[in-house]
Parts: sequence; structure tokens; C-alpha cells
Amino acid sequence: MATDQTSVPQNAEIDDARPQKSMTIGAVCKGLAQEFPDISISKIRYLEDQKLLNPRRTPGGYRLYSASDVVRLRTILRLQRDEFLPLRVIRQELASGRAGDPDAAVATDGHVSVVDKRKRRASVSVQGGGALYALEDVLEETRANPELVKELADYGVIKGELRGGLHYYDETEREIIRAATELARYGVGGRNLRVFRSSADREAALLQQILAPALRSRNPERRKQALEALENLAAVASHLKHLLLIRDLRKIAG
Amino acid sequence: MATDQTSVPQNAEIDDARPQKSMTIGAVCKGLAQEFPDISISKIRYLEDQKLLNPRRTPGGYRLYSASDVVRLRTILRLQRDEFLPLRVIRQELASGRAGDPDAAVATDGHVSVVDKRKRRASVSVQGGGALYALEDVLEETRANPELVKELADYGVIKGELRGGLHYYDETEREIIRAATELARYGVGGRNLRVFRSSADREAALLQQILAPALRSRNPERRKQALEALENLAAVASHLKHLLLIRDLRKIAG
DNA sequence: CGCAGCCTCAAGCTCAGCTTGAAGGAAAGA
DNA sequence: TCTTTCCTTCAAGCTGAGCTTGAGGCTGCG
Repeated sequence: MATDQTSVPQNAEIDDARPQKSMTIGAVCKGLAQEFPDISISKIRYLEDQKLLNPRRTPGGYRLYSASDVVRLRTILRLQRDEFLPLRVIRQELASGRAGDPDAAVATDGHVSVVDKRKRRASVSVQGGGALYALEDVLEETRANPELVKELADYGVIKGELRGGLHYYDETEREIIRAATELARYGVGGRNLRVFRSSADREAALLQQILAPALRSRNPERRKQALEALENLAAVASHLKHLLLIRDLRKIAG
Repeated sequence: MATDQTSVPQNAEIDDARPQKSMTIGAVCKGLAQEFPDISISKIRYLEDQKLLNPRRTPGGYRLYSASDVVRLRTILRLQRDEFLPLRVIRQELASGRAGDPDAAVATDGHVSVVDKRKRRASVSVQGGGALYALEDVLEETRANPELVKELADYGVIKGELRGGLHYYDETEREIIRAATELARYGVGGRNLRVFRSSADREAALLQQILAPALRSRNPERRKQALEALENLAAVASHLKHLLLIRDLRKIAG
């Protein structure tokens, strides 16, 4: 986590990812058969049916798995085999971004991008990385609907950074887009997200107010402590919000 | 739970009012029903059948559970509920002596954040179990300031359930209190939490609106699916909120 | 004695997590 | 173009885990 993004290793990843070789379900299955002997095509399809995967499709309807799809699948299988988690729980771990997969890339067949391991942590840290992604890359990776992204921008949920006439997004914004895409699948439209945005704004203001003195401090030690406190506060606050939401939803659920 | 686990009674909740040497299966069942609402006599017998328990017997064949049998049973139930372990694995864990008390991680006073020690999974489910805890137990376990709890109640952040003149709280509310306590350490007072509460309310309303038709459905299958969707939506929505907060805080942090 | 509480054993039930099969379209090579 | 192989959906079925239920009977205690 402390390892800060020192500029350029990103470039290699981005350029490399260009050709985006995606695989059919059969190829994915073969590739994983080493590590997971009881994998099967039908099982992979079943996982998709259970909303754990969502690969692209060819015009003809064939599933096409990107590298990150495969990483996700591997994570699922590991959680199932090693942690004994039921699919229902795995789905939530993934949805909530918690499936960090700390020691990935162990597999002998390689192919696991370093960035994939970083992104979860990075997205969740206040002291964020500076890596930027072009809109087109973000769209490709998140498979988000461009219109949704436009909506998000319109409503101020994401902003991007303007550089040379193009919008660039950092990891957090990319993850926001990903989450919004997921919500959209359930029928939560972009404009609904204003609700989320405004409450986040209010909470940020609250935390800022509390830590303002320390953050403005010219003493670097003090500032560092304040930043850490901010991280911690953010985490706890988010947890609290989640709990509150759950409580409300329970009432709804009956 | 208590930080100083020397030779104190195992659990202050229930069985320390019961100095008895051993209990019958019915008594054990009743005693655990608070923490584990879905316990049953037949289930306890089933666990024995599966070689997870092995209580003494009376000459007439009645099962007699010692205090340590009850502890063991509680451990089993916790591993099942919170860690999602299958019985086969629980049996091995127990056999290999690794029956550990999960709350041992509390350690050094003060520096462990709620988020760090919160059980990575477990218990933040919309369709939660109905276990209830008396205020006094909650205070003991969370080490929360009673005034803070009162404030939380005043501001509608928690409500509790009134039973026989006493307030009882479920797990979610207990965790809310825990999180609020953590925030209080940073100077976030109870009344500030109204901000969180109101946004949670709005979001819950949003999700309800979206799923209302399915939730009202008389088709149980459809209702079940809606509940599942609600779980997932909650997870994704919370993740999204976290991301939004992080993004805002980054700006603040500079 | 009476009656609640417990016993065993067998059968059954539900649900997760797949598998199988039928009917057919898509992609790739000869 | 034709053939083969791979892929698609959908419905039905299977297997094992984790209990529940019921029948028939014994235990323990006031």
C-alpha cells in the first residue's frame, strides 16, 4: 500500500493491453483446468447465470473473456476452493470490491497483470495514485455504457481530467463507473446517483471540517497523521453507512 | 468482547448465570437461541451425529452438556454462521486444536480500528438473523459510551426493539454502535451522524422504489430474487458511496 | 402415576451447485 | 459451400449438505 505509483510502469501495461486478446469459453476452461481440475464449461456458464461473471459477447452470441474476466473467475474459484465461501457471499465480496486477492499471480502460467492486483487497494485509498486512463480504455475495461458515463459526468458523479481535448479518469473514477454499471443492471439510473453524490459531498465536508486544522498544518508529521486519520475515518464512515443502509433495507424487506 | 481473556468465564451473556455443571439438550438449545435463532434440538443432535460433539450421557441415555461442550457448540455455530465453513472443515479445525476464539485479535487498546477487526464477512446481510442483545450486553461488548448510545437513539440512528420495558438491539445496530464509537474517537459526534442517517434513508427509499414491485410480489420465488438483488444492490451501492467519498477526500487531502 | 422431556432410527425435505440433453446457430477449415 | 467443431439457450435432473419430521418408545422428576 505504501508503495506509491512512481509514474511510468503504467505505460507498459496500457500499451500491452491494446490488442486485448480475449478467449472463448473453451479456451478459458482449458487454461484454468491446471489449477482447478473440476472446472467445466457448464460451470463457468453457471457462474455467469449466478451473476458472478459478465463477459462480452461476439455479435453471434459467443462469450468472450478478457484477461480481467479470467482474473475474476480465478478469484471466484479460489474463494470457493480455499475459503469455502458460498457463491452468494463471493458475489458480494466481489461487488463490494473487497476481493483484493492479495497474492495473485502465483500461477505458473502467468498472464496476470500487476495492475489488477493494485487497483483494489488504490481505489480505496485516499492518497491515490496518479495513473490516468483515457475514456476509451475505461469503457473497454468496464464495459460500461457510454451513455451512462455521459450521464455520470452530467450529474457530476465523475469529472475526469481534461488533457489535450480528451478526458482522462483515475482509478477511483474508473471504479465508480464500474459500480454504476453494476447498479444500472438493476435499474438504478445515472440520475439516481445524484443522491449518492450529494451525500458523499456532505460527508466529505464533515470530515474535512473535523480534520481541517491538522490538514492545514505546516508540520509534515502532523499532516501525515491527519491523512492517516482521514483514511481511517473514511473506512469507518463507509462501514457505518453500509450498516445504516442495511438496517433501513431490512425494514423494507419485511 | 473482553480484552482481558485470562481465566474469566467464557461468555458473560447467558451461561454465567448458570453455575450448573451440565445441562440437558433442551436447556442448551434455549440458552443459545438468543445468539443463534435457527438452532434446534434436532440440529444439535445432528451435529453430534456428524462427530462434532460428544456429550456425556446419563445412565438412561440422556445427553448431558458440560460448560465446555456448550463452548464448543457455540464455536461450531459461529464458524458456520460467520465464516461459512462446512461442517467437514469445522470438524477438522476443532480436531486440530485450532478452535480459536476469533475475538482474540483485539489486542492493544485503541489502535485497532473497527474496520480492521470487523469480521471480513458475516452478519451484514439484509436478511439478517433475529438475534437480539440487551443494551447492557451491547455496551459491554462494544465498550461504547452510554451517552453516545443515547445520542444515537435520540437522533434516530439506532432504534432498538422494546421488549418488556428494555431495549434490545440486533447485530446491525450493535455494529453501528461500534462504528459510531470509533468515529467518536476522532471527534465525530453523535449529531453529525444525522448526516449519515438521512442519506441512508434516501438511498434505501431509492432501492425500495426500484424493487418495490418484486418485493410486493406474492410469488415467493420472485420475492426471494428481489431480496437477493437487494443484498447485491446494497453491497454495490455501499462500495460506490465509499468510492465517491474517497474521491472527495482526495481533493481535500490535496 | 403422570407427563414433559428425552431417546433412536429412518425417511424426507430444501437448497446450492452443478450436469446433462435436446435443439440449433456461429466460426473455422477443407 | 460444406463439414466439423465449438458454441448458444433452456429445461430438467442429479448429488450432497444440512437439517426436519414422525413413529415408537424410554427417562426423570414432582
